[in-house]
Amino acid sequence: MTGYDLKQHFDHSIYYFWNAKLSQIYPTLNQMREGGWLTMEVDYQEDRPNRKVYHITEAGRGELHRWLQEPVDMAPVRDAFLIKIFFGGKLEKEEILAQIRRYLMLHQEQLAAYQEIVQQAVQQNVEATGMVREGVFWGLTLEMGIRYEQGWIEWCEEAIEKIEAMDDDQ
Amino acid sequence: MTGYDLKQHFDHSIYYFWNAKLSQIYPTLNQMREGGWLTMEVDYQEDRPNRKVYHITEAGRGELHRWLQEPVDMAPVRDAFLIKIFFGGKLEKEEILAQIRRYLMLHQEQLAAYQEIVQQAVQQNVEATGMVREGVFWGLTLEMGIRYEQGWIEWCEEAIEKIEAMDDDQ
DNA sequence: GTACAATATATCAGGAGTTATATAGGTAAT
DNA sequence: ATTACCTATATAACTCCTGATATATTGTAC
Repeated sequence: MTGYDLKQHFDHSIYYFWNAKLSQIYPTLNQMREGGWLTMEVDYQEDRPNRKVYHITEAGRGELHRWLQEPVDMAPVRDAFLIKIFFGGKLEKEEILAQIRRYLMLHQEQLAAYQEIVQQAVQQNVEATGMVREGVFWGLTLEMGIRYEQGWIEWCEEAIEKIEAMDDDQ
Repeated sequence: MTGYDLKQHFDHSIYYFWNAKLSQIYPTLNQMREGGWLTMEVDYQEDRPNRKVYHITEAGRGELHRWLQEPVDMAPVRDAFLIKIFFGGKLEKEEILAQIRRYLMLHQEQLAAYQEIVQQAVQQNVEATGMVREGVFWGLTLEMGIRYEQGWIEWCEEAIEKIEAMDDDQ
């Protein structure tokens, strides 16, 4: 694939848990080629920029397998929204409620997007071919996404109730 | 506070959703002072390095309030573990199970740590003083942490079951 | 038929954050 | 007494990632 092709795949599969911009992908492909994990061939084109097509090498496959097995630490959470909640006492009740209602809406939209993907997948893949090995893992990542969004939605709803129930002079 | 003091507060309160190293805190304090959000006074000490004590200015308080009200986008998820799941088809069943079991354990430990904080808080604060306004918001962030860890734990348990139930030749 | 968006290819400057390094006294354990 | 860790202060080098910019063609809307 070319860097551009890769970006398309990023955006249509792992986008929701790992994204990258083209300005990161291009130099990274170069580094991986220098490291021997990829080869590059130029597909010369008239009338438009040449395509730099990358192929994985045996060393690249080996490194991928090694990396997949390597233990991972928990991904650190880094969420500015939670800082705003933490300092919620510095805002008026309505100001903090506005923040939470907005965040609730964003996560509802995200959940709907995931559920849309599930529906499409059920129609296109599962009915026809059954869930093959690769599909199971793809489905697991999507389930985590749904669970994550549902968690946020429930938290937001409970938080709104609690804050609404607060004495105004508290 | 000094940069060092701030680091202690980071580590003992918002650590689980926003962390910073001293090497980020010190230059940031400088930038904030240059921007007029902080003042700095030197507390001269003999026999050990002087303490640079920072105080928030009125402009700083204003900026904090402005920032707290400013809408936030959803924090992007960036979790290498989910990439490993996504490419789980490239690993042996036992290899991928080992990954998930390890991640389950990490999140169980994290949940236990949060629940420990809750217990301490119940004993120290709530019984004595009742949950005052600030404490409500602090509690909400902790609840989100607990919900998040529980979500991961449930997902891991279900994922392990599903993968164990897979045909080996699938 | 013309303007605008999308496709397709990148590079460069800079910000945010981490790791490594430096220094030096105080405290607790063995 | 010595080791090891904790308090306390930073700076420098580097990595990762984003945002801005450049270029040229193809498809679409008005």
